[in-house]
Amino acid sequence: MSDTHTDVPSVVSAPLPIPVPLEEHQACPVTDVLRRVGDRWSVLIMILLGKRSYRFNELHRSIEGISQRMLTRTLRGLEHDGLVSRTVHPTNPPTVEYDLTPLGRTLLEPLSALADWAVAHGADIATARERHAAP
Amino acid sequence: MSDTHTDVPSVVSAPLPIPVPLEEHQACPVTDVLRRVGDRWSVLIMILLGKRSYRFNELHRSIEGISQRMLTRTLRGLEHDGLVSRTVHPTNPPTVEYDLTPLGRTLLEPLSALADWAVAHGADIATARERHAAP
DNA sequence: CGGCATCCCGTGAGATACTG
DNA sequence: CAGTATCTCACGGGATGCCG
Repeated sequence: MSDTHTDVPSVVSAPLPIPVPLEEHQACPVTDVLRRVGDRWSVLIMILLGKRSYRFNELHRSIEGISQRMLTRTLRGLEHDGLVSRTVHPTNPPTVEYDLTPLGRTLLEPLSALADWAVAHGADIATARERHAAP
Repeated sequence: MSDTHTDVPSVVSAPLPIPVPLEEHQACPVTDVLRRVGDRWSVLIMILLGKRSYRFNELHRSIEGISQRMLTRTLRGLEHDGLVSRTVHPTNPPTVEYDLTPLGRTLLEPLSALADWAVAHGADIATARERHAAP
């Protein structure tokens, strides 16, 4: 199916107005999602939440190197976009539960395709980089 | 096939060492690709080059709002990772042709899946954002 | 426990000017 | 035409400390 002829599907093959308007590029939902997904922690957090729900400090302990600040900010960002839900249980002390929303769950699929690609071709990229670093 | 039960495939569902080691996260090819794809111009350029080859200033004119500097840097970055090829034709004045490499072409597929998701769910995200902005 | 406020720094990215 | 060189600034992101 994926042979020598690489068929490029759907929206990326859709005709673009040339020159690509600045306005359109910035407003594009694709650009939007790419920026979300391109930050340092969002995807990792989504992957963890894809397995089960987590509490705040539980996430904090589960991700080496993330600061509280960035964990908060990233979770807020994901929540803001409707990808993650935040549930406060009025216990004492309070417990806060984070989950993937159904929307967030659907994002994991195309994300997974990209991740698979990365794993499959990571060596190719590494090779290309070394070739470029050659004297 | 994709019904109520969202099945999460492949690497994103693979078991992770908890806590996720900082080292591992930074070295991960997925992280790598996400950052590449998460910058402002890479994907747009790849989409254009997916349709046909372009010359430098032709790209520059085709993308409203990009600076020469960023066009150069982004192209160099893509070339560095083996996603784009740069061919200099020794004419006078020199013409330089940019193309997607076969590797770059394969990346267009999972990228397309993500783009499709973004287009399909852009409204949901917008709604979630408005809900959060509500008084 | 689950945060927010503050300070600080590296880098992504634009503007402008110059070159083979 | 196809870039390189500077300067500059905004912003992502880390460290630290305080709070309900």
